[in-house]
Amino acid sequence: MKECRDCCDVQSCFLCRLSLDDWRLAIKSHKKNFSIKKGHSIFKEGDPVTGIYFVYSGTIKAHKRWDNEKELIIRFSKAGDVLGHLGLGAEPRYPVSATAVEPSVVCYIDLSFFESSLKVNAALTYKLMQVFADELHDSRKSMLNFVHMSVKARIAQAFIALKSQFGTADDGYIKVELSRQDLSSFSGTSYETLFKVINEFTQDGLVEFSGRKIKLLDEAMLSKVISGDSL
Amino acid sequence: MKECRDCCDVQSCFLCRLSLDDWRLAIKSHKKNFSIKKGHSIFKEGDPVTGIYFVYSGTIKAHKRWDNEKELIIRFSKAGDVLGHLGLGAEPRYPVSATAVEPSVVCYIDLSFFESSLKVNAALTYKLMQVFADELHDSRKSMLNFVHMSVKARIAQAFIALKSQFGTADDGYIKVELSRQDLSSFSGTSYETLFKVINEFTQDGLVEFSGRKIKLLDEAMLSKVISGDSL
DNA sequence: CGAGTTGTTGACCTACTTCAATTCTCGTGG
DNA sequence: CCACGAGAATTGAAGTAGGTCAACAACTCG
Repeated sequence: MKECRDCCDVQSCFLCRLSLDDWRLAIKSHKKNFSIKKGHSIFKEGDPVTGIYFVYSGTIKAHKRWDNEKELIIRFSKAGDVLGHLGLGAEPRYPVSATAVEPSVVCYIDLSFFESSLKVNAALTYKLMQVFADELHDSRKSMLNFVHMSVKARIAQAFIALKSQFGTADDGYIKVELSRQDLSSFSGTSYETLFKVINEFTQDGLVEFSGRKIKLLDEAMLSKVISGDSL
Repeated sequence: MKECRDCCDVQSCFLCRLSLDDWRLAIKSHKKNFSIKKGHSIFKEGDPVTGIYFVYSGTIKAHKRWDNEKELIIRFSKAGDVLGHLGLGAEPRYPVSATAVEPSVVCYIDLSFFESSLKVNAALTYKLMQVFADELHDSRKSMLNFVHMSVKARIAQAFIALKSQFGTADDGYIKVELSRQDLSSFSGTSYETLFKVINEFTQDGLVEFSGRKIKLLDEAMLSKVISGDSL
């Protein structure tokens, strides 16, 4: 994997994948880099949209609050992902908050510059549109999951999704560390219920926990849980 | 509202809103119109993507099957909307089915032509990207709803969404006719539960039913149901 | 060493789903 | 024209998943 230091210094980032040399050079003078400490927010839901972000390193959660102390984690973004692109729609405010779950660095491009780039650069717009299409696809899949799947299945699903997004290290653990709070928000269930299910899974030898790290031991069985074949 | 017969004969359709005269003329020779009978499908989930559709008249539901006899209705499309644009993402198969709930006419453009149009025409791509952004926004909102809202609130929400999408006729009824089955699939609940809630609503004077037609009598109260202030 | 936060568990309770039974609607054929 | 059956509408009753709450353990920090 070759590094690309033209736009945002990240290996294989969204922009680099585009191979749009002219644009990558153009943004060099426009982008600003920000470091985000763990637990700090890049923007909060309701904030006016001022620009768009690209994740350089770390992990960001996109989440929506509900009922003052409940939240749903919509998705995680890692190095190479776009962030805040929903601001490009009709709504001039971010619909979600973005908070770092690990120390992160993002690069920022103000909206007016980005929009004018889009209007000129069809290939960039096309690529971004594909990102949207894929995200919409994911979003709808999880919509269905939330409606029809049991909590147990949703949690199994969450584990598999995490593994496929973040991959595993040599020791077999998924390369991301999340609090139980975050795990429960991500699978759309209560803190306590998550616990009970995790216990069940560990006892049945499906997953293994070491602190905040997760290892999947029996993915076939997890898939069975998802499709409901495990009663 | 002026008619636009250049592209697909529909008043104020997606393409016309673009004001892309060159493209509208270009597609005249490429588009094909199809009439869809009520209950018939335009495409089914899993079908390979061959093109993109624009709704000319009628109402189409986009829905996903689950567990052989359960479905979730993702959204309704009416005259002027795009359909099947998710096919533009990485996935080469439609993730949802599209079925007419009222007799409909759609116009079809094959994918290769549409894609090459997109690559050339930045304004078209940009507009389509905005459609995606808005849809993604909606999708996430309803994701949150499905996770955290009670069934009662979800049904109230569904009614309000239908009114805002389809508007009301002079007699006050929402300009769309859906079966109870479809209503329950749209609000992600069981047929029977929908009933009980509808009864409750009618008795409390929040909505009125006449066959398949719906009239909202007390929207303020419905909103209260949604936010949970009505216990 | 106590006070506060964060993890862990058990018991309860309610909002739904599911199932079953009954009634209603309507098309079809005798 | 009516009887009949199939499918939808309607309602009630039962069972349960999982959210909530409250108690307790364990770990952190002054």
